Amino acid sequence: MNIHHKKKAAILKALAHPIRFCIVEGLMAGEQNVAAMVECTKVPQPTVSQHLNILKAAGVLSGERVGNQILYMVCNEDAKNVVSSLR
Amino acid sequence: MNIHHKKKAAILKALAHPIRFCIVEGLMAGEQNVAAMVECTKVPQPTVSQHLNILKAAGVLSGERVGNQILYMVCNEDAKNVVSSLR
DNA sequence: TTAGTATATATTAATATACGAATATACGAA
DNA sequence: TTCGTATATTCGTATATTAATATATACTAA
Repeated sequence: MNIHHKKKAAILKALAHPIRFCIVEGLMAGEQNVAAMVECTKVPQPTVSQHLNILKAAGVLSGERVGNQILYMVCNEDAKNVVSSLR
Repeated sequence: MNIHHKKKAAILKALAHPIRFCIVEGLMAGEQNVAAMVECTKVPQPTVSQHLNILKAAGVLSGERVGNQILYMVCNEDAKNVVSSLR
């Protein structure tokens, strides 16, 4: 077990929750604001926000403010590959 | 968020630990006994055994006893795809 | 400035996970 | 049956995760 395993496991850990997987899968088709994720996941906005924090901290997502909303996108190739591999 | 997300997240969760990722990656090349995993991961045998249980419960691995030892192999296509996508 | 919308943070309680130590079980050989 | 090797289980404790509620912040428009 080495640093490689730790890094890859950390990405998997970020994706290994139904809500977060749903969020990232939704973002694979293009960037979205938080309201779209609330609609898609059916969980309260603060819950989505907490999961977004986890995904951001893992380097899976990045967000860009546009006016009064924030658009998120997947910025990690490993994460994209993982989600794609689970179609 | 639906059953699909839960199933995929469950597989990711099983893989989302450095020791378990290391074990599964090691098994991608062919079946192995527990001693080989202990050697590869550098963690105590009971710890490997506990992680093997988690992987078996998630349907990622299956084991076959051959005499004195048990040979494990990856039996889940999703898991194989995930690990392959993280090379 | 105020009001309204979008998003983030803090707190808390319940639950789950991790891992070491000790022990138990399964099998083959003698 | 006994011994030695391979693997599994149990238990205790520390730590992490989850999700709900309440509250706060950032921005736009009027």
